[in-house]
Amino acid sequence: MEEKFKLENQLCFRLYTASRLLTQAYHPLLGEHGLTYPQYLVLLVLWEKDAQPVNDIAKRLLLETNTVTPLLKRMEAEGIVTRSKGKEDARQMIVKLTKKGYDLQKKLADVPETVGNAVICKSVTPETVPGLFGMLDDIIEQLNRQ
Amino acid sequence: MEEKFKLENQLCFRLYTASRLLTQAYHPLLGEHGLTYPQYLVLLVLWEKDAQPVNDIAKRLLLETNTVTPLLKRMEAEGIVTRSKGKEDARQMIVKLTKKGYDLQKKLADVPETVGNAVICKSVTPETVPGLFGMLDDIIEQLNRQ
DNA sequence: TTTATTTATATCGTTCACGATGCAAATATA
DNA sequence: TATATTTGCATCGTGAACGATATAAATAAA
Repeated sequence: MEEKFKLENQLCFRLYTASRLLTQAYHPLLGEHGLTYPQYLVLLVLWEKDAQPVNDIAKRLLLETNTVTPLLKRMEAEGIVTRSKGKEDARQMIVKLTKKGYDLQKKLADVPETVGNAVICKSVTPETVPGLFGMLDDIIEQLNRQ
Repeated sequence: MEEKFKLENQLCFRLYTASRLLTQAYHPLLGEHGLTYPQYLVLLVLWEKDAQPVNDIAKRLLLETNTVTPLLKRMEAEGIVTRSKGKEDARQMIVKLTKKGYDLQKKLADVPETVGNAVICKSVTPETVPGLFGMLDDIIEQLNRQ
């Protein structure tokens, strides 16, 4: 049987595979600087706004704190961020960029374009990307409120 | 600085998040039957064609054998598949569905539609899905040959 | 002000992903 | 035929993801 079970008809398998392969494209570029892709995402969040509690970072990335906490500890061990108890709220752990973490932005300046170029193909161009973004955002929003 | 580093401008983060959230939507449906999402993918492959060597399954899912082997061993331990040395080529491990593995197809009959319905939203409808599939397939093909 | 509840983070266990490496069977080459 | 190379699979180590659970601080309720 069954069209519905064919791998070719699965949205999730496509998202899963595209995500893995695109993350792999980041790997050599980030690995050169001792970073993983999820760690790079944390840097994107902190570069936009430094000194955030764990929870804000996790919410921004739609991850749980039990995923983010160990990741941040590894980044702390690498000297990329510091983690310190919040002053007003002692439950919070405030994550801040170190100079090393801040300076990585310059060192990684070419990453977005390099990876961007690697994805460009027939149906994925500067013209079609906004439509793709819109559909993915809708999927994320839809799934995130269930 | 830097538009290029904004989370909102990242294709990879969208794919990564959409993939995670959609996989999470499978979780309760599959967990009921003791399955994980990657194990479900292996079942999709074997339901289409039973008795395949590890390598063929891995290639179909665009995964490495070092990911698939432990996964298959867990499925073997659960009595969902058997693994046996190939007759012509003794290096191969042929993976076959057990009756339990085969019968799971009936028990999971509602999964594709249930998950499919969970994703439907403004910009993702039966009309727009083919276009989305095409773009994701292009991305996968593009990244897979680099 | 006790007590209960919520909130922020962390710990633990299991299952992927995946790079690096190992090993044995099959195939190609000398 | 002996040797080298390739192929198929497995093992190992590390870093996510994530459900379940724990702990302490903050807030609400009694």
